[in-house]
Amino acid sequence: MQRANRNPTESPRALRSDARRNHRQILLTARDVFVERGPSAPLEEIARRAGVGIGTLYRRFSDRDTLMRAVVLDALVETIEVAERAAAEETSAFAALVRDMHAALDLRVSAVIPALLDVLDLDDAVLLPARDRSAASVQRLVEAAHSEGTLDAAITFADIGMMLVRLSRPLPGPLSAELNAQLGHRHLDLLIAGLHPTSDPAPLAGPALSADDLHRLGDIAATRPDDAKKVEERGR
Amino acid sequence: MQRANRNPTESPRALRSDARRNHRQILLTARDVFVERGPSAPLEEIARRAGVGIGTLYRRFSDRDTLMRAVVLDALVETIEVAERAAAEETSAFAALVRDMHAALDLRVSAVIPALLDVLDLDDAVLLPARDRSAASVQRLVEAAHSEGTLDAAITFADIGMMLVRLSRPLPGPLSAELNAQLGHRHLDLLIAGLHPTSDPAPLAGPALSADDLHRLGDIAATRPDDAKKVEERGR
DNA sequence: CTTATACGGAGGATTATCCTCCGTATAATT
DNA sequence: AATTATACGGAGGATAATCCTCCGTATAAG
Repeated sequence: MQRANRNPTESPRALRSDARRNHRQILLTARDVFVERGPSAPLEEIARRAGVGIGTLYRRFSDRDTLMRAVVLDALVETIEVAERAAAEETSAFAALVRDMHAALDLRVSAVIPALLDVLDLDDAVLLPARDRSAASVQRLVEAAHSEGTLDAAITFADIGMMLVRLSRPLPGPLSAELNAQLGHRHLDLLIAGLHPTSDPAPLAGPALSADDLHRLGDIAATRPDDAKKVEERGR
Repeated sequence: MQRANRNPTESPRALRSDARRNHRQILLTARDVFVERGPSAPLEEIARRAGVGIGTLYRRFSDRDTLMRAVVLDALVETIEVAERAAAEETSAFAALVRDMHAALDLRVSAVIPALLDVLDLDDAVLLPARDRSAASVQRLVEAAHSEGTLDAAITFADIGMMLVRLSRPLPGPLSAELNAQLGHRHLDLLIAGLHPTSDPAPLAGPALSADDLHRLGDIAATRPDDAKKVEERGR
C-alpha cells in the first residue's frame, strides 16, 4: 500500500528521479536563456540546451507563463539565502553589501526578473511574498551600510538594484558567457571604487580588455554557435 | 536644362524635401527601436514610429542590413563630433571625459552598435574608418585623464566603453524612455563617484527611485503602448 | 519482470514578419 | 496655374518562426 494522495491540494506525488533532474535543469537553463534572449525566447532552445525534448519541457511547465514564474521564484529564493548569509557572516555592513552584490551577479536574479517584467505579472500570491522578502533582505544591507556611514547617503536601494540589473545583463555581442560574468564583477568593483584613483589599492576582479580586444569584439570566443550561423545566412 | 547626372558614381540627385525629412526621421527612430528591441526588431515598427509607411522605409533602405549600417554610421559621426568638442572646450581632461560620457549616453551610440553587433559586419570599408576615428577620439580623452592622474590607472578605454554600453541600454520593464535616460545619467554619476561617501558633494543627475517605485515598476509611465496591449492579450 | 511514469521529437496549426506593387499625393519647375 | 517627376502609403501574398499536441518508445521503481 503506497502513500495515498487523494487530496488534490497536496503535492501530486514524488517525481521519478530522471524527471526531477530534468525539472531542475530546465529551470536553470531557462534562467540563462531568458536573460540572453528575452521573454519570448523560443522554448525549443531552452529544451535543447537543457538536454531534454520539447515534449518534456511542456510536460513539466504547461505554458510559457508557468515556466517564467517558476524561474523567477527559484531565483528569488536563492537571492534571499545569499543576502541573509552575507549579512550574518560579514563583519562590516559595507562588506556584506559588496559580497551580496557579487553573489547576486552570479545568480543573475537581477537579470532574469527584469527580462521577464514586460510580460509577467509579479503581483501574484506566490511571487509577491518572495519578492518582498528578497527586497527586504537587500534593503537591510543598504540601510546598515548607510548607518555605518560607509555608503553614500544619496544612493538608494533602488540604485543598487538597478545597477545590479545593468551589471548582470550580458553585454551584447559575441562574448562568451564566462567572460561576460568576469566583466560584470570587474565593473562592479569599478562602480564601488569610482573612477578616480584611490588610496586603497583593492584590485579589480576580472580581466581588463584592451582597446584592441574591444575593436575585435567580433572575434572573441563565441557564446552562441547558432547565432554565428544566422549571421552567415543573412550575409549570403 | 537641369544639372546632368550621368555618372553612376555621383550622388544620385538631391532628394525632394519631404523625402529628406523622412530619411532623417527613419534613421533617428531606427536607432531607438534597435536599442529597445534588438537587431531583428520589425521594420514595420520603425516605419510606424517614424510616421512613414513601410513602403517609404524600403524605398530609402533596400534592406535591413543597409538600414543598420546607415544607423551606425550616423551615430558614429555624431560621437566623433561630441568627443572632439569635449576635448577642445573643457579645461581638465577628467571633465572632458565625463562630459563626453554624458553626451555619449544621450546619443545612445554605445547602445546601438552593440545591439547590432550580432548581426552586422562592422569591418566594412565605410564603417571601419568611422569606428577607428570614433574610438581614437575617446581613447585620447582616456589617456589624457590617465596622464593627468585623475583617472584610476587600472581603468582601460574598454572599461569606459563597456560601462557606457551598460548605462546606455534602457532598463528592462515599462520605464518611460525619458526616465530611462535620466537614470542612465544618474548611474553614470554614481559610477564616477563610487559607492563610498565623498568629500565632494557633487549631486547626482536624475531622480532617485524609491524602493517603492522599484516595487511598483510595473505601474510607472509606460513607454511602449503596444507592449502593454500584448501583456493584456497574454493574460486573457 | 511488470508497469506506471517519463521521454523525444515529428509535424500540423498558428502567428509574425517581410517586402513588392500600384493607385494616389505632393514638391518642384515653368 | 499647370505640369510632371518624385515620393507616399499600406494592402496582401509569400515566407519563416514558433507553438504545442500526440503517440510510439524508453526507463526507473518495486
